[in-house]
Amino acid sequence: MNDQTPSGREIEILKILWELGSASVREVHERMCPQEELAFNTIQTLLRIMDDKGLVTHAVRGRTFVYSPAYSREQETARFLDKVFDGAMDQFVASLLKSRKISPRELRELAAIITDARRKQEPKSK
Amino acid sequence: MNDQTPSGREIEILKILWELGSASVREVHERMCPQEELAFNTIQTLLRIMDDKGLVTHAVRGRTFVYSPAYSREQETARFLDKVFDGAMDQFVASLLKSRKISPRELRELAAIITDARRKQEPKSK
DNA sequence: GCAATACACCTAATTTACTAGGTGTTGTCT
DNA sequence: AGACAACACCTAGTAAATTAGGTGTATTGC
Repeated sequence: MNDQTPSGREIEILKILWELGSASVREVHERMCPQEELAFNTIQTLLRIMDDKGLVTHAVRGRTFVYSPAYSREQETARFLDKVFDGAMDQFVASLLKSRKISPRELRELAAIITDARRKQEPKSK
Repeated sequence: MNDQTPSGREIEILKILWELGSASVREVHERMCPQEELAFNTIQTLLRIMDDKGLVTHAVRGRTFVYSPAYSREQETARFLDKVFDGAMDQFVASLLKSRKISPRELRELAAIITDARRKQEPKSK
């Protein structure tokens, strides 16, 4: 399982589940469609299909299904990296920086993230 | 124009065009399907649809159409960033680093890219 | 108990993606 | 000129994504 790739709508639903950890159809629907843009049944069908695909799992709470993500943001990021950049991370980040205006604060944060990762990777060098 | 989002196959074709700059149907086909995995006509149809969508443009060279990309890697990256991370670049990069094993060399390159971007952004300091 | 509610489950319609065959035109080779 | 190749253009089928209505059952409020 977990071998399917999520479609656009499915990503939207996954985002809710990533945020909430797990949620019922109703909870996903309310969070995603506060103005009733999509019918409850539409979300329910989507979640059932995603369950079939292995993108989510469900547990039963009383009479309702509680869905949890079985596909992570990291998996989606890795998939994108391979699909669009053939895994070339440096090109990817370069493209990222070109893709829109970056604030100095963001750049500082990015630098911090990288520095942190390097420190964790090589604890030998001071 | 240029308001449509490319599908999976369309990304594959765009990758060829990003690499070659521009190409005829035949060139794309040969590069993409060396073992004739897809028919020439399939690629031709895809390119026509992408032209309709505004993802590519075409010029006429003799009797053949030469297609050029009208959608960049950067646009695709930006789209992904918004779609999956609501534009939160720091989370995105953090996810990226978690998404697979990163070599020290890659990390060094990433750090260099960021440093470079920061230098360009603030030429005043030092 | 009866009505309203909240679900899961079933069904299906529409749209978009993907794939490729056929037709006709034009240019090339003999 | 006649055969052949390369190409755009047209057509169409299957598959996947997207959307939502209807049905039946269990729970809850009166």
